[in-house]
Amino acid sequence: MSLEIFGDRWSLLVVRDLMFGGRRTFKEFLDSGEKIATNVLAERLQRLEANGIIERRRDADDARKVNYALTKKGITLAPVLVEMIIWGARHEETAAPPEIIRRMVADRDGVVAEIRDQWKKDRSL
Amino acid sequence: MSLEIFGDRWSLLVVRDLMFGGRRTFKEFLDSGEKIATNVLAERLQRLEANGIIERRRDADDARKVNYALTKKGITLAPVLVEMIIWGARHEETAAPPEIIRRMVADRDGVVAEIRDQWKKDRSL
DNA sequence: AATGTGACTTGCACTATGCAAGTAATCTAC
DNA sequence: GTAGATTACTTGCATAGTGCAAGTCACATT
Repeated sequence: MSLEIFGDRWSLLVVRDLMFGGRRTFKEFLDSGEKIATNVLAERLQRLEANGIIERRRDADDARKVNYALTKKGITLAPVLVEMIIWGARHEETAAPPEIIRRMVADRDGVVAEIRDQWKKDRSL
Repeated sequence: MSLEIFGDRWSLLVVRDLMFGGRRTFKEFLDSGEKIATNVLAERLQRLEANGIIERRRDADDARKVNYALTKKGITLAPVLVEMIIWGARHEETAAPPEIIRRMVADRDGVVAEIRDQWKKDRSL
């Protein structure tokens, strides 16, 4: 069940923010609401990369920046993430479930397919 | 996404062993292959109970024993677990995927429904 | 040239985990 | 009915992991 890879407090949050939250850079992950420490974030990004879930890309326009992206393997986590998000929305009181969550509940497979297509496009550039 | 509840190495394994592995007692969880420490298992069981995922039941026949069971809330984790197990089976080389995993892949919703019914029966006794 | 930014590292206190051993309440067998 | 297992935990302690503040270093901006 691969809990060696993401059996911790942060790894799946990083993947979620990458997959659904539009975050790409170290700084963007840091500002993701939950307060992950910089050293922990750095270590998680390395581990996710070592496990083939995400990949590092130096930014073409700004040499300081690094953009993270989902790998093919990472993209296949979409169904897992969707189920966890739905579960969390049902059982935690995180205010009213926002639009995307209602779409997940109504059309789980559609949302997963959309995510897959979006990232497939990214990977073919 | 509730990673405060099961964002660690062991909590989801306990739920999985309860849901799909037929484990019910402390000792059975201990002998589940992965080597969780007794103190950690005790703490995880308490936390899962505190979060309403599982419940403790003293055994009617043997006063030494405690049987753990999934609550309604715990049962709703089935889709999450199924997706994680499928993902793990695809991406880790855990020998040949056993029968249950092939059934999960072929008929995800059927397996989830089966688990739900099985536990619903348990809960109505 | 001076200041700012982005992506990390480093140091250190604190917390969680792993391991071995111990305990208390049953059961079971003789 | 008592000695020896069983079950479900606790406790103590060394080690590993985490959180926080500060620092580094390669660019970028002004």
